[in-house]
Amino acid sequence: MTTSTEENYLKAIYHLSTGNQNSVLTSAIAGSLSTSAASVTDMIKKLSEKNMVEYERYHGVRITRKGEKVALSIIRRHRLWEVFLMDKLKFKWDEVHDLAEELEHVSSDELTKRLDAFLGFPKFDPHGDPIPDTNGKVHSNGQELLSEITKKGKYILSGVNDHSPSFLQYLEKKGLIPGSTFTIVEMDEFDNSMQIIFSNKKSIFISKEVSKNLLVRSHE
Amino acid sequence: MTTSTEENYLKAIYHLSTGNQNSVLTSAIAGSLSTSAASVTDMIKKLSEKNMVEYERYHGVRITRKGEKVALSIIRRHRLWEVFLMDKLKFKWDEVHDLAEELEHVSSDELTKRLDAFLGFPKFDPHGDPIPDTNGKVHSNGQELLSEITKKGKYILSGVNDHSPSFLQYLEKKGLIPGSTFTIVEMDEFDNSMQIIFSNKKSIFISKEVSKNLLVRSHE
DNA sequence: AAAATAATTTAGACTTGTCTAAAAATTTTA
DNA sequence: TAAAATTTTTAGACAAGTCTAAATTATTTT
Ligand SMILES: [Mn+2]
Ligand SMILES: [Mn+2]
Ligand SMILES: [Mn+2]
Ligand SMILES: [Mn+2]
Repeated sequence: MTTSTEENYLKAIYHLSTGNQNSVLTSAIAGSLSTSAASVTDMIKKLSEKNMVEYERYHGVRITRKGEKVALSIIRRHRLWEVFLMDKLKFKWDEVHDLAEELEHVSSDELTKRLDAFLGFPKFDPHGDPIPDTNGKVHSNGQELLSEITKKGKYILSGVNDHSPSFLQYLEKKGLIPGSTFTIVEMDEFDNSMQIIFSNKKSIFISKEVSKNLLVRSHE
Repeated sequence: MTTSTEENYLKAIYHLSTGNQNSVLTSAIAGSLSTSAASVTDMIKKLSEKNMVEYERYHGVRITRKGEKVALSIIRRHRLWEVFLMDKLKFKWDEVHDLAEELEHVSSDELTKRLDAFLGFPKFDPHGDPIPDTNGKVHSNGQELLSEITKKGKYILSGVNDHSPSFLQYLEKKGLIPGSTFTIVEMDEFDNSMQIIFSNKKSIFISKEVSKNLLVRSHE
């Protein structure tokens, strides 16, 4: 039994956990959920009581396997609903996130299972993020931050890290959507900007600000 | 801005209102929502404050046009989701109601609109209940309670009034689903039971208990 | 038309989730 | 390493929604 508020906290803690194995700080959770540090402390105690996180006063939390399973099940639902909204209801990729934030809390594993089948067992959501499987396993797929790439060559855009509508609309205008292929032709050492070129010969510049929010895989 | 709790109260009041133009009593709402009379009084005051109902102390409430519009919009969503769950996700008709109770509170008119289009603008839900249109108009369709029918003859089952899984499973076992056609061949004056016969010659008895929860239209 | 019964409202309390302001602990700075 | 700055926790309060028990009001019975 988790409330949707608890689910949102667990999701935030899970996302802040991935990538670094340090504790997640109260202030980071507060920032991520746009809430006060005091509220976070209260909720952390509750989640700790339920063995969803390990809490050490003044030193943040670590999510437990139990908490992670809940988080991954919500993330699975979120991403499946995003696929539904985009593939079936024809929403644009910058419109699906907010609706999925509501739909993900409808609590039925049977619903999730049937939705998955109806959508044809998709592996990625409209933003290129992998959909955790029923057991909560995430098939991460050798994707790297474009900003970390050091070799020129052909890449395919596999996902984004910033899901805000304004960023997604910016990308779409530039021709950058998941699945887009391009070649890095120039990398600037000073400002970490790069020039890429699409198969249709169109060429654009990408700033560090943007490239650190783009996930790519090497192509061919 | 209505909370999902307010929405549930408005739905209950709306349903208790249709059919009789008397005020809806506190105890009726409490019974319908399985809550205490004291809680109902509290919420009624809040809805009255918001001009969703007209409240006269000790004499129940009447839903306003404003409150009715909210109720109908939730009922519209509820029934559309039921169609989705049955037609697309292949749930059975006795499984869709509880899930729809959750999905109906996802607040987006755009979502409702697109879901409607995706489903092919259905006019009735899996239980034969009419789906209110965007303007909150219900196209009620000359259906009568089977228990009120006095003429023998051919009828088509158009809906049910009891949505409980146990009742729906009972009906299905007997061959009674929306769209089923049958002929009333016998009506008993004493216990108000009737005998009906299907096109495949199978014949069954129906008690008053059951017939007062079945909606039918005359056929041919 | 009282008295008895039933329905409704009020009073007061509890839970969940939130906040601000003050206190305590940690980290940074000098 | 002691003072200053920052972060975190605690204390106390509030809103929404709920409950039980007591007080009101309405209805039914006699
Ligand atoms: Mn999303
Ligand atoms: Mn996504
Ligand atoms: Mn229903
Ligand atoms: Mn229905």
